[in-house]
Parts: sequence; structure tokens; C-alpha cells
Amino acid sequence: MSEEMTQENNIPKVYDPQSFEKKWYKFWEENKLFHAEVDKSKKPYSMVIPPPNVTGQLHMGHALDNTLQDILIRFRRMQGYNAVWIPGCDHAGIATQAKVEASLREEGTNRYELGREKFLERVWDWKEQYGNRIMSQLRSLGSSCDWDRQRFTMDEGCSAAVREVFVSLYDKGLIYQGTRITNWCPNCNTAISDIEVEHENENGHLWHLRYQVEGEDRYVEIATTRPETMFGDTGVAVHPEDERYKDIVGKTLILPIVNRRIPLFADEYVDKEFGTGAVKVTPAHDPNDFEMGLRHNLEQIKVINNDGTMGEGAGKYNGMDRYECRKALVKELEELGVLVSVEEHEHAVGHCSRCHSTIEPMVSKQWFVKMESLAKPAMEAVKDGRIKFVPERFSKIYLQWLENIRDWCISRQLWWGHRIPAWYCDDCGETSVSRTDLTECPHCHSKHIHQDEDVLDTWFSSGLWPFETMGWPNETEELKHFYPTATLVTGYDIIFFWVARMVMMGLEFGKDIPFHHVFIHGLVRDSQGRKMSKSLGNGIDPVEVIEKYGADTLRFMLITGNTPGNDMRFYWERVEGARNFANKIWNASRYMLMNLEGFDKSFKPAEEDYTLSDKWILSRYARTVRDVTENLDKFELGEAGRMIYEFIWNEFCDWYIELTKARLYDKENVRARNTALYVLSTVLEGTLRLLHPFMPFLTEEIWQKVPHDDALKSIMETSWPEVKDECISDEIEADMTAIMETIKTVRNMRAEVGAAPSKKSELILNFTDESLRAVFTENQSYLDKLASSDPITILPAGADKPENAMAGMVNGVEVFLPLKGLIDVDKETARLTKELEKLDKEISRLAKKLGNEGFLAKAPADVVAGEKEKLAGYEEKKKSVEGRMQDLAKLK
RNA sequence: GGGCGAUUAGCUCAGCUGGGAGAGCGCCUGCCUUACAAGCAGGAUGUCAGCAGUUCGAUCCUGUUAUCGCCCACCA
Repeated sequence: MSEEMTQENNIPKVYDPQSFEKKWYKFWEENKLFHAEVDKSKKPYSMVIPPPNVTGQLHMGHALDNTLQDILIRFRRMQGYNAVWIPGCDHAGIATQAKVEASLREEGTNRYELGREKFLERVWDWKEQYGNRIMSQLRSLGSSCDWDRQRFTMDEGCSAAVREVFVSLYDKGLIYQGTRITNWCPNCNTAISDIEVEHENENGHLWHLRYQVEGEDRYVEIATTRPETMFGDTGVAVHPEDERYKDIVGKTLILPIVNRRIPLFADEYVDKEFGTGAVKVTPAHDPNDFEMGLRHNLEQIKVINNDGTMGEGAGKYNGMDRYECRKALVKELEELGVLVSVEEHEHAVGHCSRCHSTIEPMVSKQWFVKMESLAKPAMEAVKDGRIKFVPERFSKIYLQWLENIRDWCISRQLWWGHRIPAWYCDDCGETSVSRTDLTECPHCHSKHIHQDEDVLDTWFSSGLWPFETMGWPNETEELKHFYPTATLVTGYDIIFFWVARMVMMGLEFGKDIPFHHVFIHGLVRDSQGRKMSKSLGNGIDPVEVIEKYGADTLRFMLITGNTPGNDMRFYWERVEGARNFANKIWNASRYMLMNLEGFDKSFKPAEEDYTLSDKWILSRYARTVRDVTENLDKFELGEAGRMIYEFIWNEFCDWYIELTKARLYDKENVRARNTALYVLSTVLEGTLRLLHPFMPFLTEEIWQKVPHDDALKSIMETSWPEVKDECISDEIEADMTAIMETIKTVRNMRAEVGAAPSKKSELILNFTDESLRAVFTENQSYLDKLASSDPITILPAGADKPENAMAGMVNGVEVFLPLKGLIDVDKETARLTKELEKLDKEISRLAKKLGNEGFLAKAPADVVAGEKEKLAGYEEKKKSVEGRMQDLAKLK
């Protein structure tokens, strides 16, 4: 260690998040600072977390989503709201089951071998093992969730809520069982809902086949994209007004290979223009055909098995994979002369959103929720503004979906999930739905009953999340106080899956909207704009970022540089930028802490102790507080973060700290020094509070060290900064700006002649705006310190201007640098000529504008006045520059 | 077939109620100035996608076109 090992050196030079992040999280949690009891004396501000999957792990989307929520909840908590953020996770039916099944496969077994009960034990084990991983990752991000209120979508309370809702909807006739076409995923082996199907345009074929008219030497040509379904054909349809077929409608056709006799019938559904105008009808494997089948009493013949292989109806193709069969069948049809032609054809093909297998529409018996009556109030709530989407445009997407809503298939042929509370009687055949498990049939009292094998769609329970987490169906204090929640934060990708369903369920069962605001964010993409995904291997692990750069850095990076609802890209360079900002704050604090020695915390400056720079930074601080608060209220978190960044870096550090150095290093003048320290610590402490929701760890670490209210043990207990309007002074800011502009001009001129920064140069000031004279006279030292100017001469009004000097002009101040021997007359002339050109351009633009009658007549008075002032300023500047050039010419 | 978003400096993006456009990174020049080289000071760079309109005035509002992206949609 060097001899300079003094007290100051105890503060590390570099921001090192690893040294304190874990410590503070533990401290907060142990002190229950995240926990909120119902406190009716305070206004509530509640949020429920979008529950991540139990077996999942933190990805960038979660990091963004939870950073946004944490900023909101910390902000409101500091504002004095009764703020609660309820965490928890989702059992994620298909996803979790798939994971466990994959691990069983590795062991060489499967769930059927294991049996339902044993399998579920395995899933619960899995849940225990991995379920808390993401929760601990959320902690490392700094999320201030009320962990005492943590929930799981399959815990007892949620299960009770699910039963209550199911039975109640069933009793109202809104849940029913039906046999119809659903989307079947042959890989997941279950039915899925319409929104779980992703349509993609694919290049396929349109095969033209000819079916013979029975007993005639005549054929009807049909076109199909899925020839293998022909085994299930039970009819051929044409449009009733299609002249081509009018004479044979009602006749019988012979289905090739199968030799089934099928009717040729007419139906309005058929489009005459498409294909041949004749369509084969497979009621068991196509939704439209299913409908036509019902209208025309056609038989439903299932020819594809649940696992995607061909079924018995496919004759010799029985057991063959559906696509293998297609290939072989096409070949056979060609040989038989049934295949007339093949066309290239682009069409939309449905895929399972989970595993991406091609969906097979199949007829089966499933449970459905009737949506129309639930959707209406959900639309109203958004239309009348009770629920607001941020950004607003997402309400349109939401409404459009609800307007075209269709019934929701809620049964899944899985084992992991809420089992459907329906029992079938083997004796009387009745179906009974019940809140409690049944052991006998309520109709015939037979003991021979069995429960429905299926489970509910995961989103069924997620839809109840905002109120089931608060104790519903019990009438808890939490429900009364915290429901509806304030804000729901989520990505646009689950507006239909989740948001819409919560609104419907909330209105139906929570008796109110589930939230006031829906704050929508976009996706975090990779640096090339691609979606981060496992298969691409382009995902960035937030935990890695946290370990390398700190959670605060990650958080700040995620919320700045983008706007609500839009996607963003991940760049390590941006992470570094945020880290540099953290380091900047660290060092600004370090500067103050290193000089805090001898500072009396009880010291309060008198009015006359404040310097211009003190008053300026206090005004700028107040403005920042006001603007940041406004932006947070508007959900413009990125904008708020940017403002704090700019205030800290460009104003507090670049100007204010620099200007305090003279006072801090002068230990003789105690009063001046204490005043500087007072302002420094006041502004820094307040700024830390402003920044706390964004960077909770860093702000806590520093706050603990700087002078603060000793009655509080954490920055989390401080209140959100509030300022009065009179703290903001336009006059002070204008004065300081004039000086800052002058400093910049001098720096610029010095840089141009290559003056060494360490070398001071003489500066001569002349005022064209006399009102500035006093401020500059009083604060000359600012120019000395920040513009390396010494000596400084202030010319009396009307005095002669120096000749052998560089000149610049700003805001009513003329600046002269008598840089003896340094001025290159030609270069200086060129510089001024360029300056003059710029001025002329501006002047002519403004002159033209002010010469425009329309502008003068119609533009607001203050705008006109502003433009006039600008013009006058430019003209004065031009005069000054021209004078300079004449002087230079004389020098030559 | 509908709907939405994007198009601004080399790159990534701000620009929130219309008054000649900014940041970060990158680039160039000079600096280890006792908070910070993860830094300081200075500098360069734009037909704000095209066209038309409204307006005294348009990056911003309206219409239209183009390119890219996304969402929704049961034409075989």
C-alpha cells in the first residue's frame, strides 16, 4: 500500500456491484421492507407479477418486465402508497409436463408406464427442485416483491378459486362439453385453443383429383392440399349456382381406393372461383367440412390418429405417418389415374405454439367456455376508459380480438394441471360438476363414477391471478383494499392469452376490472434484431449480465433508449454505457465523501452563503425532480431515466462538482466549504432517491454513506423527492447558462489554437448586454477554473476592443483571447468567414420569416417575439464578427 | 384478405400537445487536470424514406406510395 493510504482511499475507485448487491437485498428482505400489510390509512398501489413458469429461468424478457414493475412499485412506495407487489409462479401445464416427460424419456420410460399418480409426484418433485430458481433470480435483479405473499397457480387457494369459477360458469351455462373440431397437436398429444395455433404461410401443393360419378363415365375434379384426408371424405360440395355442376348435384360419387359412395351436394360455403369449384368434404378433419357435414348429415370418419399416424380408415396406410402416407398415396393416385394435376400453392398452415408441430384439426369431445357474454363487458371496460392500455394503440388490438372471439377450448389431454371437476356416472350416464370431489353420483347415488381425465388450460387459472392471489373466493381484507390492482405490466405477446382473460374473469368474478392500467412492453431482441431463442442459441442470460456488470446496470440498460411497447435490441456496448453511468455516480459520490471530513451535518447555509452555482444546481435539481415525476406518472420510464442520467452527468458532475472544487479544497474558508458540502450532499442525496427505483442497489450503498436522515435505516424508507415550483428559477438558470456558454466558447477557441490545457490564457470580456456585467464580475472565478482564463479583464462600457486577439460572441458577451503569437491570421480569418456564412444563413432565414405577413398575423405573440430576439442576437453577433475581420485585415 | 408498427448521423435509438433536429456507441484532435481513462475538453457527420396536401410555418397533422417487421384471418 502506498503512503497515500488515507481515509479517502477506503472508498474503492471503481464501482463494484458484486461487493454490495447481495448484501442489500438480504438487508431489505430481512427488514421486511418489501412487505405490506393492508393499511387503510394509505392509498393502495398494487401489482401482481406475471407469474413465470415454475420450471423456467430468468430470460431478458423477464428482466425487462420485472425491472419495469420494480421501478413502478418502488416509486409508489416512496410516494407513500400502500404498495404491494405479489409474486408467484405458474404451473405451466404443457411446458412443465414436457420437461418432465423429456427427463423420463432419458430414463427410458414414459408417463404411461409410470401411471398418472407416480407421474404427478415426479412433476411436483421437479417443481420443488426448480420452482424457486427463477424466484431467486428475480431477487438478484432487485425485485422488491412481497415474498410473504408468494403464490403458485396450483396451490390450495388457487385450486379452490379454479373450482369455484369452473362450477359457477358451468351452472351459468357458460361452460359446456361438446364434440367438434379442435386443434390437435400430435406431438403434445392434446387439444389446444385457437390462439395457441400459429399460422404460417407455407409453399405447398394443390393436388387435383377426380372422383367418378357413380355409373357414369364422368368425373368431378376436386382440389386438395391434404390428400391423405380423402379416406375420411364423406361428400363433395359445389356452389349451388355453379353451372358446371348443376346437372349432377345430388348424384353419388365413388371415392377412389376406398370405393365409398359419397354424395355430391351444393353448399353456399363453396367458392366457385377457387380450384375447380368442387371441394372434397372431410367432416372429421376440417372445421368447415365439419360444419357442412352437420348441415348435410354427413358421416364423420376419423382417419388420422392422435399421434399423427394414419388410422384404420386409411386401409393399407394404417399406422403410417401422415406425411409418409401423403407421399405414398399421391404416388398411388397417380398410378391409378386419379391424380389429374399438381399446382404449387401457398397456404397458411397451423403450428403448435409450443412445439411447432403441424396442427391436425380433429373432431373430439372437449370442454369449452362460451365467450360472447364474457367478452362484452371486457370490451366495455376498455372502451369507456376504465382500463387504459399504455401505449394506447394496444387497446385496438385487444378490442379487435374480443370482437371476433370464439369459444375457448379449455380441456387439455395432459396430466399436469387443474383436473376438470366433472364426474361421469357409469350407471346413469350423467355428468356432474362439483366444487368438492365426488364419490357418488348425485343423480342415481351410484358409486360407479369416475372423474374426467383431462386438465384445464393453464391460462384458465392464470386468468384468475389478480384476485385469486388476494384470497378469492374468500372476502379478504386484501381483496377489499388491493383489488383492483393498479397496473399490469406485460409484453404484447400475451394480450390475448392473459390480459383479455383476466379482464373477463375479473369482471365476472372479482366484480370489478382487474387493473386500471395495462403497461405493455416489447421484446428484447439480439443485436441483429432476431428474437432471442434457445434454438438459435442467441439468448443472453440476464444472470450473466448481473454477475459481470451488476443488476443496476442491467436494469438501467433495459429501460433506457427505447419507448413503451416497442421492441429493443441487446448490445453489450449499451450495457457498458449503463455501467459507466453507475461508475460515474459512484465517483461523484466518492468525491464528496473524500472531502466530507470536518463537515457538520447540522450546518444550514444562510441565504447569502449560496453561490450562483449552488442556486443553479438546486434549480436544475428541482426541475429534474418535477420532470422525472411527471414522466413516471406517464409510464415514460425511459425518458425519466434519461433525465436523471443527463442531470447527474452533464450538470451535476460536469459543471457543479467542478465548481465546488475550489471551495472544498480550501479548508480555510469553512463557511464556504460547508455551504458547498451542504448543497452537494443535499442534491446528491435527493438525486439518489430519484434514481433509487431504477438502480436500487447502488443508490442504497451510497445513501448509507452520505449524510441522510438517521432515523431511517434504508433509502427504501425515504420519501420521494418533492419540490416547490419556486425552487425553479429561470433567472438563475439564464445567468448560469450565459457563463457556461462563455466558458464553452473560450474552450473552443483555445482548442482551436492548440493551447495546452494546463496553460492559462488572458481573457477579455465585453458586454453587449449590460445586464450580464454584474453576474460575470461576481463569478469571474468560474471562467478561471473551467476555461483556464487568467488574468480576466472586463472592459468598461464603450471601451476600445483589443485588436490582436481571437474573438467570439455568445449571449450578449464578446470574448477576446489575446493569444500573442498564437494567432494565424489566415486561419482565423477563415474561421470567422465560416462563422459569418452561418450567421448570414440564419439571418436571412429569420428575416424572411419575420417579413412574412402571415407569420406576424397568425403566429402566437411569444413565438414572434422569440424570433425577433433571435434575429437581433444574430445581427449583433454578425456585427461583432465583421468588426473582428476588419481588425484582422489591418494586422495583415 | 384485414390491422398495427418502423423508416431521423456510420450503428442503435430518443425527439411526449406543429416554430430549422438530439443522445449513446463509433470516428478525428488534445489531455494520466488530486471523483472518475468505465474519464476530461474540443470536433466532424443528417435532402428526418418518396410524393401530394393542410398551415404563416411540417421530422411532427392528413392522404398516398415504397421498403422492412409484427399481429389477426377455417378459401379447400
